[in-house]
Amino acid sequence: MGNKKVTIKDIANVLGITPSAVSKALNNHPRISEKTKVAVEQIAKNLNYQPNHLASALRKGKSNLVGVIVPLTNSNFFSSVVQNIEEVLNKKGYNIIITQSNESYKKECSNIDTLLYTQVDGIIASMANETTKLTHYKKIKSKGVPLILFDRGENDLGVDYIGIDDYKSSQLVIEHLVAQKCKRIAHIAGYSHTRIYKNRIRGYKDALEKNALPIEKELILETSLTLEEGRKKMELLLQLPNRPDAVYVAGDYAALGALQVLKEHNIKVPEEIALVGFSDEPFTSLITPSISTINQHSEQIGKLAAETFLERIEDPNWKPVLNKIILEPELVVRESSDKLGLLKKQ
Amino acid sequence: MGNKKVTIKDIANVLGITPSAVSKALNNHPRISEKTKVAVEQIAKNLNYQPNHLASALRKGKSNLVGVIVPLTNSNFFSSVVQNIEEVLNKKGYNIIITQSNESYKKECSNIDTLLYTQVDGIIASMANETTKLTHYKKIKSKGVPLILFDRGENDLGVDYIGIDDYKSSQLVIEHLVAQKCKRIAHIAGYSHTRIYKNRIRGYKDALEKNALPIEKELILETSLTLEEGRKKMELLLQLPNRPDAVYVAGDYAALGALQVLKEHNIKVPEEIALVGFSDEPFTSLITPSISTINQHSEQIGKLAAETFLERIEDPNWKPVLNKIILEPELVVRESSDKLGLLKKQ
DNA sequence: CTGAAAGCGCTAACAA
DNA sequence: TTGTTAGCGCTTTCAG
Repeated sequence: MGNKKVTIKDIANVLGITPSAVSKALNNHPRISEKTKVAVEQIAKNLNYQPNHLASALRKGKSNLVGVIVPLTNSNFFSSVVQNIEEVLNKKGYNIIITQSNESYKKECSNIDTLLYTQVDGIIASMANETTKLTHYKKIKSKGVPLILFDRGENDLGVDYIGIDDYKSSQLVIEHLVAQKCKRIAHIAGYSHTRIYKNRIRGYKDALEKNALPIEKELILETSLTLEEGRKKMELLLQLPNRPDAVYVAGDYAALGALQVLKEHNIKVPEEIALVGFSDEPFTSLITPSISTINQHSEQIGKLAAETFLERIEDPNWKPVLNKIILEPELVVRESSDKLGLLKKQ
Repeated sequence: MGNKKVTIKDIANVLGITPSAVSKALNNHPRISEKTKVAVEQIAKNLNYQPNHLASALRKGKSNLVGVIVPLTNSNFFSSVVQNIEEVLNKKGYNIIITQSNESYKKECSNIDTLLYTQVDGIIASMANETTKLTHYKKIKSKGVPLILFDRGENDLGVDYIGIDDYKSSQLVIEHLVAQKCKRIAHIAGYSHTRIYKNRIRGYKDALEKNALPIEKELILETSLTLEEGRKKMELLLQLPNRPDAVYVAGDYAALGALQVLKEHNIKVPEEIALVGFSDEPFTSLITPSISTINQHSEQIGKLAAETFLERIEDPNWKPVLNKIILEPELVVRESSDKLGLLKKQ
């Protein structure tokens, strides 16, 4: 109780050996006798020794800490990615520092500064909505710290990236809605400066064309995809003289906002207007009507991001290079777009 | 590009001064000339100098890192607490390391080990559901590291605690349900080994007594309060020969599960059975019917936890001592318990 | 106002 | 198999 910090020096003194021998024993160095290893561990336990990570990290030039930057933590997608990153990295002796940008560019910059300052061995990140400049990310790269981007992170930085095929996701959604006899499909989109949202818009447009449906500018609305923004954009769509009969929303929270507005206007979903979201947040299956959406394989993304980091850090002469891992999206059909009532018939 | 790490030594060499002068200049030491301060900052910028946190932390014996342990991150309550902790601490130059226990006792132990190993200056935590033994928390205390508990953390450790008045919360709920003419009120509760849930159960029982309603064992069901558990317990309640006319659930996710079951059984909420949850998760206001619940003031809790930590760390001869900050709960009445239709009349 | 020197706790050469 | 020595990068007395 209350004794000062116990160091390897203290253990060494007790046993009459040197600190370096103790260090080796604790690190299970091969060229140290089994006898002293046992003895050292015994004393360490007795003295309630706790290694000082700071000192060893400083000495080794390696902190065994990995920084994770997410725009938000209270979304199931990001929380699940983080959980899977942690699981993989913990097994390899790494710990993670989670930071959130709150979708703010400024916060993202300061997060990166903090992480570099803390000497993390790598950074796994998904970009804030606000982010358009990439100088702060280039800083990571120029320091030789491995950078792995996921989901909102596809760009020309020339680093590892893991995400799903957003273009194809949109194709799946539109094909599905067309099969449900929808003719006028609106898109509440993310900001097109973010690559993934641009891809979703491209996929949406191309799929419309392929199905001989017209592309109308008034039906494509870019937003930050919050619940509130979903509400606003849906209100706008309802004010159109020629209303859409389906809305594809590039995020589940915004889709929820849109659904609320539809309900308030007593518009039947999916009969009058069908709705599809994006991300497969748990609530999409819990509300009435349940919302059709795209499953982004968050577990996979988390695991792959962590594994990619491990590959990079374990390769002594690794250099950053563009490397995309693109996963297949999965359309989850629920009530909000089941115009033909196929679900009920099952 | 590609140059090795820049240290204060490099800056010193450029300017022909010593590292110690550079260190002082960078730390805005009073006894250093304005001229050299400016010069040092200039060179530091030119060389793209990044201080090494590990080294300074090791030297100062202070990491300026605070560990945060939460059971889960994908709940709005915890995510909001964390966000507010971060906001307050960032302003004072601290950064936080978030870890999640996933409600697991084992994970919580390893989280604590990691944080102590990382030499955090303090730990702010809410306990896992599984946790009954407290030896791992005592370890923190015995190391002299400030420990601040919140929400699920009330106990006899003799440290700081911040939470709401759970006993009173239950009283508010029961008084409200009684006012709605409910006569048989069930309680889907948390495990009573956790103090906050025990308090909610006590409040529930006492309020029933006060209103001359019988306390029936078959109406009190302890669970882990997940959505799935909420479903199961609601099914059990519905199988009773004498069904309750109201259910008070000690967590919003479990309340949502209960609501789903009620809907599936075509039971009208609140007419046949009224429902009240706990935590004011955002989805409670988004679904139909919206769920009445208790607001726990997550922002306040986060801020107070951070501020308490700061007080402790800034006091050189502080010793851990029991100190509870208890906030007033707030009942949020929504459709799920508005039997008398008072909301609509407004 | 600045320099010299020691050391935070640990590890990794190299010696022995 | 163990000890010696030096040093990771920074801060902090104490001298000058």
